[in-house]
Amino acid sequence: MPVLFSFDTETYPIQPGLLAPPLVCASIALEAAGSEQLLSAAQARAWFREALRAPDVELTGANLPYDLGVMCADDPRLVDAVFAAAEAGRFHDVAIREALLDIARGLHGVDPETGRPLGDDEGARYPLALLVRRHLGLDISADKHAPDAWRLRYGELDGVPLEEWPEGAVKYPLRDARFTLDVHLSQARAASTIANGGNLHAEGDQVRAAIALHFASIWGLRTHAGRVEQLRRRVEQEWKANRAHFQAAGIFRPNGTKDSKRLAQLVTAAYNGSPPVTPPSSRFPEGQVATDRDTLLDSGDTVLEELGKAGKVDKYRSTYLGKLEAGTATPLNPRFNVLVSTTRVSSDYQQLPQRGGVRECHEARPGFVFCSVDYGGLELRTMAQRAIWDVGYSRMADALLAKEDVHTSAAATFLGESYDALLPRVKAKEATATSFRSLAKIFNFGKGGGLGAGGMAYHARAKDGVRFCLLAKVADTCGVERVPVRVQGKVKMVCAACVEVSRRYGDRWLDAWPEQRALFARASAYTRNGQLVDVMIPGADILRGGCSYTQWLNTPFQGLGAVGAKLATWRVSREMYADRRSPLWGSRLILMVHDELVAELRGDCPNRLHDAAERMAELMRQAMREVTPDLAGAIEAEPALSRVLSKDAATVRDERGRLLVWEPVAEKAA
DNA sequence: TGCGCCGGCGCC
DNA sequence: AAAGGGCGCCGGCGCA
Repeated sequence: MPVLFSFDTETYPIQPGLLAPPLVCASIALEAAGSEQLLSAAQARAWFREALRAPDVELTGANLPYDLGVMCADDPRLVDAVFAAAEAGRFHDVAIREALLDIARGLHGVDPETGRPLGDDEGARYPLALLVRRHLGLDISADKHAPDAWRLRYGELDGVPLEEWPEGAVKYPLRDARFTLDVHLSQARAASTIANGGNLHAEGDQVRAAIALHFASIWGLRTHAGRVEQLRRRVEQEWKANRAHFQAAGIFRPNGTKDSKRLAQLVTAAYNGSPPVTPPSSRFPEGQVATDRDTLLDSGDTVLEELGKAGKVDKYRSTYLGKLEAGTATPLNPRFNVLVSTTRVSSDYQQLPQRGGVRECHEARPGFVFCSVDYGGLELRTMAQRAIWDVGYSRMADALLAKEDVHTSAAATFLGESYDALLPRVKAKEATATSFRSLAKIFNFGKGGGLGAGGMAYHARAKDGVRFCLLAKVADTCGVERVPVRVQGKVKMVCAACVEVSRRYGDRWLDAWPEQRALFARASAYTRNGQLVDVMIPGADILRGGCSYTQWLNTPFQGLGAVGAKLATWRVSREMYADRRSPLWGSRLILMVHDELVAELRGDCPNRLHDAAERMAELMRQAMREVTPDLAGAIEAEPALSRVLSKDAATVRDERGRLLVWEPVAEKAA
């Protein structure tokens, strides 16, 4: 029987660029009451080393990857043993456990007491205080003065003998070690009453991914001062020009802030008193006047249309510039939430704009080269695998395995032609062939999630500027007749011909991939009359409870991709940190963006760099083949090397097939 | 003044 | 019958 300890470190405060600050003390607890112990830094080092050495010892913690990061920074010789223990499944985390339980119950992200979304306490979705309230019925967030007060001040006690510590400083870590262990045990009891054992069998995989991602956070990424400055100048200039322009219309106040109420009035007037509105909420039962870009662009009012076109610089200025500037001094530490309801990872660093120069501000450290590897068409593959498991076959899988271009395949069905007949026409860039391939691509990526005809037409127009009726050549004038369409509760006016095209080819899309027709039918049957239903995320066998129609369709293929990507994340990270024989050793993971891993690879030797990049891609392909076994022959992932982050970075090889570092075109010319 | 809600928008 | 899913961040606004 394994022996389970809770383990919690106290440290100097976290600072920008320092996510693993110096250790001050640690606390541990066993199941027996009174077993809590406070350990000095020296005692903690010794205890932790011995705990790693004992194969029957398991550790649980509240955000344990943080404590592991602290211990590894304190003594890098422990890194190998930490990764080995994680591989053996000896680490636990009460926040991850709670997320798994909640996902099974369909309660993830919701406070069951209030029914409201959970707050965000220091980035932890499940702070210990919440778990203590749920499992132990104690409110520890209320006593502001009591032990917590020491939480951020342990640096002051560094080097002070434990006997001389004030009572509060001793109590706080002992209390948390006790609570953490008690919560862990309570979760184990709760799991036995929840469907699928509360998903706890998946804890090890999630903890391993969490460790890999937290270590990536600790390493962080740097920005280039010159390029950030350039971006700042450009954005400020454009922002000032916009502000001056729209101030005249009263949309901005003299102090530079936006007058949203005034904007709503202008929109209302432009729409002759009946503007598009937002979905009803408790505070606004009638909804509010919509002011999104599409509403502005369609308003027929010159100033509002200009405002709709102007939007982006605000976001750059408020969201990115400050962070990019901070990154020139200390590494930026992205934050990762390892487990959201579909099993995907979320992060504050997954939304870098593709265009506009924000990505390009990030530069690899001296001696390192960025390596980005993303899976090609990942969710098409997981969607196909899901269909095979759920309905027994998948034409999409057949096409992918036959190395067909599946967008051309679907377009062939749209046009009533054979794939072999259409492919040469696509390659020759014949107009009808390419426009129907574009149409098919939008359906391939959107329709499987359960998007309706109106929603498809709206999203294609809003996101990609695509108008279905023009694409399919059924009308010359788009938008003359418009019909209301509900999109995420919001009423949008969309071109009637586009919706008609969407309906027609949506049905043809189901002819192209008949397994989807079967899946749609099941989704409808299961969720009739708004009934919520459980769905299994295949591969990891994680149950998501309480799903709607679209969630039932979406979750399995989105989740399956996440499961494979997390497995890859762990394996890549493990070789980087703990496998001296791997070409990846000494390189560092930087980011995970759903179907993409970004790393800083050691760049001192070209041969080694090539080997590292190829190894990273191979580990990723291998992991995904394991979770999509029937698509194993169709998994694609190729490395791209670059000095700066860029959406344009591509795989470049020399005549012998060795990887080269991609160079942006503009810099080549310079 | 602080906080929570809300709309809007970035990404996959 | 119809139904995009998943996130995180920011500014404005209204309430306490």
